[in-house]
Amino acid sequence: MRMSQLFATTLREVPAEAEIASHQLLLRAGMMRKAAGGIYVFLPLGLRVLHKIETIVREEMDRTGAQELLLPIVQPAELWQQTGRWDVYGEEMFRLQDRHGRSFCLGPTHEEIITWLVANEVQSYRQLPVVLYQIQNKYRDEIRPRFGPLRSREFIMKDAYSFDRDAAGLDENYRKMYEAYARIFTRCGLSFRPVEADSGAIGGKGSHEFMALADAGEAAIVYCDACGYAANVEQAECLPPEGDGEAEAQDAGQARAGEASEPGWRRVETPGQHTVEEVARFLHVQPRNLIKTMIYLADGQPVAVLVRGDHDVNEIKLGHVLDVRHVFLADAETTERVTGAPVGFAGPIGLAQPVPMWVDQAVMAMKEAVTGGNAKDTHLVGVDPTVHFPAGYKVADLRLAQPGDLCPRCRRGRLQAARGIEVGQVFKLGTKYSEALGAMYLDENGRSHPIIMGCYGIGVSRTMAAIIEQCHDEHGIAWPMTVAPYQVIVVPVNAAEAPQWEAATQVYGQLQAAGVEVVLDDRSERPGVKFKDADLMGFPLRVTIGPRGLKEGKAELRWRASGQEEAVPLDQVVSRVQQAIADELQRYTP
RNA sequence: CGGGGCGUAGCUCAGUUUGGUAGAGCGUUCGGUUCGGGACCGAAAGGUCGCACGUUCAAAUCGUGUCGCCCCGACCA
Repeated sequence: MRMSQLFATTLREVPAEAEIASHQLLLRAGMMRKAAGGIYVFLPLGLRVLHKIETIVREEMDRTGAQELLLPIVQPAELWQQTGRWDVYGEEMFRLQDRHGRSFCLGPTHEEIITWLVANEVQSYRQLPVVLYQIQNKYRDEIRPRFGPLRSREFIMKDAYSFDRDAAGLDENYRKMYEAYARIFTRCGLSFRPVEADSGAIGGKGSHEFMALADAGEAAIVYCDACGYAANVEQAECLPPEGDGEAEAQDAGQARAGEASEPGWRRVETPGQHTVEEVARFLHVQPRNLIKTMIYLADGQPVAVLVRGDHDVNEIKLGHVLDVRHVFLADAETTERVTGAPVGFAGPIGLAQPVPMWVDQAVMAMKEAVTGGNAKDTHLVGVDPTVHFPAGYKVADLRLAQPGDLCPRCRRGRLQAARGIEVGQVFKLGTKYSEALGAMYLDENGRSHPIIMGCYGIGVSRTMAAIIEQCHDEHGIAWPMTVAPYQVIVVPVNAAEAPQWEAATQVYGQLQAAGVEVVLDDRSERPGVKFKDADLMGFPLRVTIGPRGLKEGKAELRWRASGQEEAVPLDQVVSRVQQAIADELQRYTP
């Protein structure tokens, strides 16, 4: 490809709409343009990268025995109504009607349609297991699209679905997919970490997310520095407090219960001190000596939730233990009605309204704690949860894991925090969709059973953005060889000088003949402009042909990522470049 | 949906407070000089100032409405 012909205009300045590196660089390098909020055009260079990623995905899916098919983007409402997700998805689903008034949606995912298909095609255990996948556009009317392809409304996704007769088969397919995902992201050049995840609204149990590590990532994860444990913070388990089993904590609690005097706590005035930090400072204690009492609405019903002052409520865990669909912090009026006090003074003792009380396990190990007094400018000190809490409360793991926590798996390491971009997720779905849509098979005895499903997604366009987040510098993108739009760019320093031009076109022709993906910068630009554009677009290798090297009969080979340079005799450029490409590809081979 | 900000040339932005001929830099086109990390000189093209209505002799500027974009939050396979 000649640069003068390439449909790509680079931007010198950062477009105001882009905040993070990947979004800015995709626009600046002429790979992508915005058509509407969260809707993008992919220009030739960007599309080549997407195709490279898709090719890697296809190769690894096919290697597992999965078979590709193509599903419709426009999907009938009935299927979604059968699984109940027509309503569950809500406003996030793009909906439309045809001329006859029939309802459709633009597929946000494809469980319904694939399960419907398999329900019609599969009757016998002899047809199982089977794994099917598709790569295509999906649509979600995100409340707030942002960060370019990291959270867009139209995006490219690979979804695979496994169909098994039993749990063992599902486990086996899940394992194969997990391994394929590790290979895919390794080949894409990503630094990533599989983490234990919550399976969210899609249903089922057992899930891992593949997180590309990046500060721009929207997901917070924790991982153990001693064992391999890693989890989304939404999911991460917390041990009962510090280094000990529950039994020990309970013993301690009982011992204290014996010696506590009634009431044992006393009321103190804390004028104007609302937050944990304010109260702690005012009373000269640490935040970890306070008990935070939050009033939540669980599907509309108020509950009191207690965590230690230096902890935060994990709303996902709360939702699970309460077995409700939505939990969110109550508004100020509700809180005031329940506690009988302004926001900031809620506590477990003396609530104005009896509501269910859920206590994080860490709270139960506290003694001499500070709580809100359920009255303006009032707190209680000397509270011992095992003694003083009103009867009827329930204890559970309700808090968000924090860096420094003891690892819940090995109980030796400490948790570290990191941020990640979710590029893939694998789920054990079970029979939720097969039961709803009647995907059954007959076993050897002629008995009917629901097919057991798994689903496995990879955000292709999101992966492209994640790669840039990890592979860029102040000059632009530095694509891994495996996904680069072109492997090499040939730059004559001055195309108007015949010797340079002739050498450059000859090298270009030879590289093309050798099957190398190569761009020739044939523009009549000054060298600085060409170098800047090459760096911005991120071609992994650059062959520079200029008067300096030409005097010696040499070209210069430069690696984009490292900046390393090497003089190569003109007649050896092709073989050296081929070697360099092979070396680079090797680096990303799992 | 709540809070905040912004819509002026392809891009980045000034001009709006205090109404009076539409601006700069970059990019683009043409001519020339240049040519190893975003050159220089000269000439030029390019905008119904998001849209609508209103106020006014006069609106980019003031008012109302509307659409769009960005950020924070709620939400999120």
